[in-house]
Amino acid sequence: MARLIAHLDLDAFYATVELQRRPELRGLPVVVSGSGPRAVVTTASYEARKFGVGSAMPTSRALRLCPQAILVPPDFDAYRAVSAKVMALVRGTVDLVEVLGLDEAYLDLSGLHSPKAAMRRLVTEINQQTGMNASVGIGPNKLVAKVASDAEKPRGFCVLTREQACRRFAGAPPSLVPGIGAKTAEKLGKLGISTLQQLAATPDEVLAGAFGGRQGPWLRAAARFEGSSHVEPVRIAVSESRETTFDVDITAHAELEVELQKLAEKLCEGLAKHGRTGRTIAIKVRLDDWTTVTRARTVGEATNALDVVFGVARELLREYAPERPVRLLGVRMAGFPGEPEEEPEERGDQLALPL
DNA sequence: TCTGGGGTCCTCGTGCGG
DNA sequence: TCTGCCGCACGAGGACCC
Repeated sequence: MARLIAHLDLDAFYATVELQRRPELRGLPVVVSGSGPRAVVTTASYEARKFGVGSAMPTSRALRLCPQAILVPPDFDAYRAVSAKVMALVRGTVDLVEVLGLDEAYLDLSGLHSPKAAMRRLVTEINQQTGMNASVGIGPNKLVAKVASDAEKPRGFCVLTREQACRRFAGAPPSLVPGIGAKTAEKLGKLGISTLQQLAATPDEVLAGAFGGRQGPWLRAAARFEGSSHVEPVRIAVSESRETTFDVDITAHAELEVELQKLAEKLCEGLAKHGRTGRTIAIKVRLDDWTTVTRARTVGEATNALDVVFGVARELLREYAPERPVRLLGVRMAGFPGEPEEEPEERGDQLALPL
């Protein structure tokens, strides 16, 4: 059966929550960001975006672009609360929902009687009950739905068939497709491929030669807007981590171990809260020259005990013994036991993101 | 321009047991 | 007993996403 998928995306979500809590900031360039010297922008209101401010940009640069920007520290508890309300409304309309992060979800509309009308009602309901604005894309698979929801933001409502998506975005850069980032786009550029139309017309063998047997064919299929329509309601976490970037790089190993212990404590608290134990303990170290090193060790029994986690993490750090100043330190737990095997059936026509 | 935090998934290399 | 092959698990790095 042909499926119909929607992608629902809340517009400038964190910034909108902040504007709702502080209406006096409406119409002003609001930037949600930490305040440290190495902070980056979490999200920016549309007023701030007019100045070129965008997500993941160093806050120092955002302030140069828009000196009058109003910095607001992120409050994830508040965002989670609003997100929960929105997702409850979504689940009131559609049974099969795949939530991604706090501000977006895929919805399987296949069983709905009049799906477009239902989605318009849902958007209105979300706005009336939470004050959030949403953009919606609808298509035969998740890729078309996602790109369609991005196409007319904010408050967009865009319905496309696969063929319409191919025509509409033929001249768009490959990076329009989620999963094609800066590195892949650059590599494609070197092959003379700068549009989705060109990518779609490139033989699999050429792409496989440059990108490998999996990613190559995936790239061409994505450029043709062929993608999965499998909405997965439950996502099982495969790892949990805590990391921190220091305001000032740390050189002394003793000081690093103090920071490592704090991170291990936070991680173990989180693991206990989620009822998780794992076998693979890893550290992540980013040096002042931005090189990032990870070291991992698998222990015999799954655990979330602080003495084990910190003990192994400290051993890994001592063995690595960074020779340059450290700007970031992290601890990660993976290898959670008892995860059910994914059933391979019914996935033949579907394409999972390789990245 | 000077780059967060928390994740997922892929690729490749290596060691090991059958 | 040695060697090669294969599959698997693990470890490391990297690209990407929100």
